Amino acid sequence: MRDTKEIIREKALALFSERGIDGVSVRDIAAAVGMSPPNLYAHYKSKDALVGDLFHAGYSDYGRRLAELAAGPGTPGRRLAAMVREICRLHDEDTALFQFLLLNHHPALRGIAADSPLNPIEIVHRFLAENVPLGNAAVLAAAVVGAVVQSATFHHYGRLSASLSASADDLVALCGRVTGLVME
Amino acid sequence: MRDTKEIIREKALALFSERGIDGVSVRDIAAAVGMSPPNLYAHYKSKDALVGDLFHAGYSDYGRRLAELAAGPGTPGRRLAAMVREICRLHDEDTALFQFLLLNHHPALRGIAADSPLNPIEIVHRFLAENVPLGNAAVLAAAVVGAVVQSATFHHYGRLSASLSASADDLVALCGRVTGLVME
DNA sequence: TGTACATCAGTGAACGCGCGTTCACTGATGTAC
DNA sequence: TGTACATCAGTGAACGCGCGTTCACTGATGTAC
Repeated sequence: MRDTKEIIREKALALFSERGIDGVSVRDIAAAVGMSPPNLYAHYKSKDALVGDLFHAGYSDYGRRLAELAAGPGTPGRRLAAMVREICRLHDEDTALFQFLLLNHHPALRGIAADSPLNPIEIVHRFLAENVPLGNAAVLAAAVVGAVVQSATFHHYGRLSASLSASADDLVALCGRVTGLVME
Repeated sequence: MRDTKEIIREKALALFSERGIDGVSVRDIAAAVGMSPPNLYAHYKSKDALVGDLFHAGYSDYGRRLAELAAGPGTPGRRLAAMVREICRLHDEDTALFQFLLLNHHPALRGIAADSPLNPIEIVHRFLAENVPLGNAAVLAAAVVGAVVQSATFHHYGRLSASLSASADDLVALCGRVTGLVME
């Protein structure tokens, strides 16, 4: 049988991304896992600790993947394309995690995001600042990140159907036009 | 003296955009306005009604402004540029409202947004579908909306300083590259 | 002008409820002799 | 093998708290005669 802690994380993530952090009670999570509420406290010190752990772990994973691709081989264009495709893939692989990490504006997460040494937004920002001479790097980063994140939002609201990966070619082409990089 | 209802809306909006809807209690709003909590119910039927009213009114205003500009004179490029600049202006004029409308993913607002006949996202989406032959209109809309919204998020987190209007020229140029329209 | 009444924004106290969390306890499993 | 004990995931009941909301009431203002 799978690790209990892993099941808690999975169920909590699904609930949080569906109804928001404040919309999910400790009792809800326990019910989804199939245990009594107090027993959650054998695994996590508090609801906040669970939320923080999920966010920190997910954010760091995303950041690590992006940092690897940003530092990888090939032209800047090819690397940016790889980053965009990877984000689309991560979204499709675990949509609940993506939504929790990037569509969640819960005040408690703001601090965590800023603290993370592997903040994905920071990594994209730096990559563009180093590799695209054109225009303001922050606005460029907003455009690249915004295109992907907003596509995920559209996907969530049914405005974009199917998977995000199905739109990956479009997004890559679009990032090429925005940055002026040859995406190959 | 200003209309009490107007003061409630202003204070509630400021609190909601700062701490999120669930992070603000009826008592908090009443304290900010300078009245007792029960008296709020003389002006709004419930907290939900207040939230719904703020969202609906704001969303419709944004949609109306965009619809006017989308249907205005000039080339598609000029009209898109005007829309982008107007959103930047609206952001700077009332940042709390912008954040409440566009950075808020509270589940309760999803239904309201979809119902709105003047949904700003829908208007941008349709405008691009009609005026840009290039690529998938939904992804294009995600890119244009995403660039502006993510810039506002960056602004909120301090990654982009000053006003959004200060970045408007950059955003307009960027939308030109994305859509292939001549922004003039 | 004085009096009686209607109106209405506003209040203090209290309501029931669901929340996160704690506590004393259980029951199954592993281990030492 | 049998017995005594340690460990530990898990539980039912209850805690205090802040929430949205209701209720009976107040006090100032306007109006009719």
